[in-house]
Amino acid sequence: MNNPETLAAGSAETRWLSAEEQQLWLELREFSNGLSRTIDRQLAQDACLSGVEYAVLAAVSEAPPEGVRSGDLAAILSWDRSRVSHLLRRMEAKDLIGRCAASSDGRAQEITLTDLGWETIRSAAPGHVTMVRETIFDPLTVAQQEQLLTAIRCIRLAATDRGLW
Amino acid sequence: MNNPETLAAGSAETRWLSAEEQQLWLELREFSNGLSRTIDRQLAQDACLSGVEYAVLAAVSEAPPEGVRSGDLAAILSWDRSRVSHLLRRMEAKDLIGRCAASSDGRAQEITLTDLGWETIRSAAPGHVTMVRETIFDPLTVAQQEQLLTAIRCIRLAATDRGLW
DNA sequence: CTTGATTAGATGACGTGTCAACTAAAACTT
DNA sequence: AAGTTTTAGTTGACACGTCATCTAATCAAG
Repeated sequence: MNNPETLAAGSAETRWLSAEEQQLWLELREFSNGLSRTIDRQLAQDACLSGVEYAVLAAVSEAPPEGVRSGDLAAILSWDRSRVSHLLRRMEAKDLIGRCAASSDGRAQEITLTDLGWETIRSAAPGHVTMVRETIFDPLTVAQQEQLLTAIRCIRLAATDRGLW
Repeated sequence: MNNPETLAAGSAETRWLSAEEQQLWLELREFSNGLSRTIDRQLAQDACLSGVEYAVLAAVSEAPPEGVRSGDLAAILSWDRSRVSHLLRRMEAKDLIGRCAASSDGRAQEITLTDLGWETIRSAAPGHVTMVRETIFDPLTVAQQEQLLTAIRCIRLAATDRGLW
């Protein structure tokens, strides 16, 4: 991938990746891919829930009892508005969340957990947290955890500064 | 998320995440999400190409001239067989790749790049590599890059050892 | 040689994410 | 107050990933 030998006919100014850099880049992409797939599988098996559904249930469960607005949910999760909207529609159909018009703003929706939603996340959370701990934290020393956090923060900060991400 | 206060009614054995751990976990998920979104956007804008299409073009471009078999491609990319199959169908419709029956095995397909495929990845590669470098490598010191690689390898090794991932 | 198991790959259904376009309610402007 | 602009949220089209299922070719016993 990104091989200058076959691809770089004359674009001398491009700073191609070294062998070590390619290793890190490959590892990062596989990590990114595999992480979400592992999460999804664990939740699907143990709780009949997708990773994104869990994320929404968890976010709403931490909101004040009157509910969260859909847009705030999008901000909390760093998701697109329409992504939230599509998912909420599906989750409402499964009776995991409820929506009612906000009193203060005629456009807004207040999202709350249904009884089934509460029951679902209560029973899913322990297994999910255990899986996260075993997958991410147990294999690393505390120092490594700190290094990882620092590195990722550097990357994300630089990206947001450039308006990307 | 994963809040013991509201969720842990009686499951005392679960090792919930500390505040620091929650930070790392949040950062990891946003990283994983944001990385692929940033890649996809850059490629869509500059080369009218999705991230997965680029990955396939790059992998096939490094294969021997007679082509790669679809299953080998899946192994190289660590992807599902059917994921590769679906994507190849779409890419063949766009005339980015070609497939012809393998001589040795009547079931197999030899995948090659079309002229348009070669042209596409040749013109897309410099911009893509530049974006990867600016996003991932420039914000980090070399020491940080090594720490990041080590940490991710630990996580992935532990996961594959447990049959996950 | 034939039967059963394995392998390569394709396919359909479904949930999902993204983009652009849309509706309707607020907020702002004059 | 009337018209304009923002804002909240929805919708439809499309690309994508996953799972289960399917077909056809190869391989392994017998």
